[in-house]
Amino acid sequence: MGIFSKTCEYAMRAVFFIAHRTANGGRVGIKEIATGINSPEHFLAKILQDLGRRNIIKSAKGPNGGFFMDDVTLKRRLSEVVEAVDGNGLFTGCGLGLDYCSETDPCPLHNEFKAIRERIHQMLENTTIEEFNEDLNLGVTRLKK
Amino acid sequence: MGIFSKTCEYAMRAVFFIAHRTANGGRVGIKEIATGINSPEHFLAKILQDLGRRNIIKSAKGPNGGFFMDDVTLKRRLSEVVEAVDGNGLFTGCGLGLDYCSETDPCPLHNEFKAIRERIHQMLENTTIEEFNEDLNLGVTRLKK
DNA sequence: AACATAAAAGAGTTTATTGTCTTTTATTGC
DNA sequence: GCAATAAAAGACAATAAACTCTTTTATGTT
Repeated sequence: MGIFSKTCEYAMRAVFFIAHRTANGGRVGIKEIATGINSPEHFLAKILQDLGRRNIIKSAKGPNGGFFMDDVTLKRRLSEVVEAVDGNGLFTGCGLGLDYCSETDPCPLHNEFKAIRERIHQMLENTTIEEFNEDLNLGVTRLKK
Repeated sequence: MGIFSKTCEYAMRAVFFIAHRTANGGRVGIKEIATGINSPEHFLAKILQDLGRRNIIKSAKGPNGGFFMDDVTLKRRLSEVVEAVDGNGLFTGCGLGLDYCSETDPCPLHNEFKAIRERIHQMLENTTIEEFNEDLNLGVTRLKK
């Protein structure tokens, strides 16, 4: 695996996709999202339900329903998405998996890992969905070939 | 999970442990390693078999047998252990899990992730088992509380 | 040669992750 | 109120990761 779980990868791509598709109002359905980011539909549905409960995305049932973002959710940071799905083990855990490892009682690689973890955290912390969306709008990047 | 798989964590701890216990000759048995690094014995056995096949550690059967390191294996880098167990997905994969993502066709977070991945790789590349062992010998660090 | 030791190999089980399918609930428009 | 729509929820199924137990093979010692 990469750095994140598959679930977390889907979550990030989906959030970006929803932001991109609904920045100017409207909603987008689960089918379109799943196709758009290349993920299994029903599995993604579960993930989005969870993100909805945590107020990272918005959703509405019924006709004209679907997923969308509002001013609050657009301001969310990528770190919040990752933490919601994968927890904070990536930011806090010991590289060697040692329970005792801490600042005062460091494992052999503690300081090296600490620097890397902080770097990852920073990157995710500094990226808001909104910001990111601008790149997508500019066509600089995309979410699927 | 943290950055590495559990299997990989055990592998790293075990390699360090073996190096530490056999730097001045001798061998160490699977039971002692498992206890010493706090891992399930038989599961660790599998991992060590694999590391042996890949010539990252050495082993000998029979009485006075066990695991050990020689001049060659002591020079191995931590990156080789990680790659043997977790593959190179951590060093090469896309952060968002996109297949197309590459240098010429980067995903939204490509450059940020690239920097982090390179950092991780560098850290693991720059750490040889031998070097590491010196820290352990100095009592600066340990593998189990 | 026989025995004891210790890793290697094989064949599982358990748990977590990932993915699928069906039913229920809420909302909108008529 | 009724039908259509779309997410929420529940109940599984498949795969992979983590872990366990037993048997086999190699090697040193007597």
